[in-house]
Amino acid sequence: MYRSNNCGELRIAHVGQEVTLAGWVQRTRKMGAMTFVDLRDRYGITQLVFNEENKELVEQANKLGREFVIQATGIVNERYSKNSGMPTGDIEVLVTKLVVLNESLTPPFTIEENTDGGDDLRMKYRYLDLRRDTVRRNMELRHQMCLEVRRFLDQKGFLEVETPCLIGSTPEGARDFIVPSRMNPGQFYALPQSPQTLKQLLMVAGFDRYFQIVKCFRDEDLRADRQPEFTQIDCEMSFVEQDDVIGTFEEMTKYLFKTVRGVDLGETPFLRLPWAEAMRRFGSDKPDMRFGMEFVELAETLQGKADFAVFNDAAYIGGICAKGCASYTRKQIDELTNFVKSPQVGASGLVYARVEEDGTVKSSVDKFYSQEVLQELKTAMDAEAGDLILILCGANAMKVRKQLCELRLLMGSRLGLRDKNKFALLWVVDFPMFEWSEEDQRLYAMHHPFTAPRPEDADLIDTAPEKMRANAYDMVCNGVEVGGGSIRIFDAVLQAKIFKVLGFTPEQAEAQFGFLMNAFKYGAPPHGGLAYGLDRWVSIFAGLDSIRDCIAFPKNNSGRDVMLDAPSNVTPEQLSELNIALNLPKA
RNA sequence: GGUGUGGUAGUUCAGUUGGUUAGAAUACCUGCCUGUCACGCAGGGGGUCGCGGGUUCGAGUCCCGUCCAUACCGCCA
Repeated sequence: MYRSNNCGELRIAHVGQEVTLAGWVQRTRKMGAMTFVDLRDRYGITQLVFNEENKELVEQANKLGREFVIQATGIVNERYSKNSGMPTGDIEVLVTKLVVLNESLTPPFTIEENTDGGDDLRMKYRYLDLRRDTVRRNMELRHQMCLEVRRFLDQKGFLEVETPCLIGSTPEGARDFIVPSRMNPGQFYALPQSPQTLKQLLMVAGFDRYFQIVKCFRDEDLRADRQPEFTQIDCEMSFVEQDDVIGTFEEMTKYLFKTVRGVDLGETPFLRLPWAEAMRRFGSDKPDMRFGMEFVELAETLQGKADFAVFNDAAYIGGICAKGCASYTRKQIDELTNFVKSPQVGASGLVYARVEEDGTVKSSVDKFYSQEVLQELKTAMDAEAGDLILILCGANAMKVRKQLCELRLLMGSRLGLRDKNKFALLWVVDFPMFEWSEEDQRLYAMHHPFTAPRPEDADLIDTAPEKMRANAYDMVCNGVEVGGGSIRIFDAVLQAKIFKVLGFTPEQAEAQFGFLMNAFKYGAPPHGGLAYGLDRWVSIFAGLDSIRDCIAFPKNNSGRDVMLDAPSNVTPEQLSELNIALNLPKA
């Protein structure tokens, strides 16, 4: 037996007991004739004491280095001076026997809450990084999240079914990771971007309520909140309409907030915001609703009121009202201007108007507009003394809204309105079915090609498909899309029409999705579902800026695992066996 | 594919207008210290300034290229 107790559980009640602990040396403090050692494991830290009663032991202890793995036997003592900062701070273990189980090199960064290691180094030595409380707690949170998901869905009658990782490639959507097949020369599997079609086949199979906590793969560029492999909580239900799916997963969301995060979201249903309204009021299909600062359309207020071409020629003029920001200095305004004009936002300029203490409005367009018009602006913006009105405009309403959205989020952050401990959940519904691609001169499915239209829009498929709205829904939390889903098409005829709109010939549709359309000919039930992004969800619960810290072994920005040094080259023999020849550009 | 930021001691960073032997903190090593808990004190070792080229009497510093990291845009049905 290596240990009788762990390093986090000993308390004053254990005083007098002989215990054996095992763990890692966090730190040693040598005081001459006596030495203290902080011993750490998953559960906590316990102080070991070595003193003059056994000089040999003190000498042994003085040879311990950081992260040595040791086993210590001794008697639990009450401390002379207690440390209220740690759970085991009332006791210590007076060591009578010390065994070094394994030595350690000096770690390249400190294994502490606030490590001195940079991200790169932490990833290279992730197994050391995972020893840190903060990272380990994220993994524990993730575990608890999965546990509660399974508990909830099991209780609701959902069946967890594993679907394969080696499936076929479909060119729609994200790039696939592909895997060569040795036994089928020249042919490739693809890793699933999501088990979408497979779970629909499970519905045809009559599985009724399915879920899976499942890895998905997309070969696209990474971001702080995007990894090439990520985990979905993937769900599908039969004989349901939108309200049934939304109701079930709203309940699950509240359950998870309560059990995992200890937050009561209350009984009221989440807001359901139609996509068009979300775009109009917030310029985003995933608005951060922790704060207001809604867009106000100002064309009526400002156009034709002065000889100011910037506004008069604009297709869209929108403003937001930043409460209490009238005191912004010229420098601060310039910062905002530079922000909106930066390449990632792309606005051509920023118009601002301060509401002074006496109620007059002082703006950057004073030489064009009379105080009378500016007062109308103040009224339209519902602005008060001390507020700052920020206005963007342009020829493309959708683009300006997106720019204004960025500005709104920035101002929300600056005003401290995006509290990580506050949660604003909503459903965004009624997405357009299709999105026009200028580049490819064709329609693309906004969600995916299996999404059903809203029933009242179904007839538009033959006349005006671009006007169809989808029977789809996204769950948004604090400006992050945490999940999304839809009611699916279960009628082979409608599915064929959708493929046609998407520019597939019947032959192409058959080649790529024949298995699904064929299955639909054998009694497919009405069905729908949704998928949550587990990593994003855990990072919201943990208050993280990046999903990497809730993934045990994440990839870096270039899609590399710097610890494993993957991806890597393979031997010519391996390539030969797969009938693959490399065709790399000359260096 | 693009834009911004960064790369200097094991680590996190500073390094002025281009100028003597490149610094600090921390970590590490040695010694002292019986109540520490970020222990303290004294001393010590530790550098291909990412890499390549250029300008210059002289480059960590300026220029060009390149690699790596990171945030974002494109992309992510």
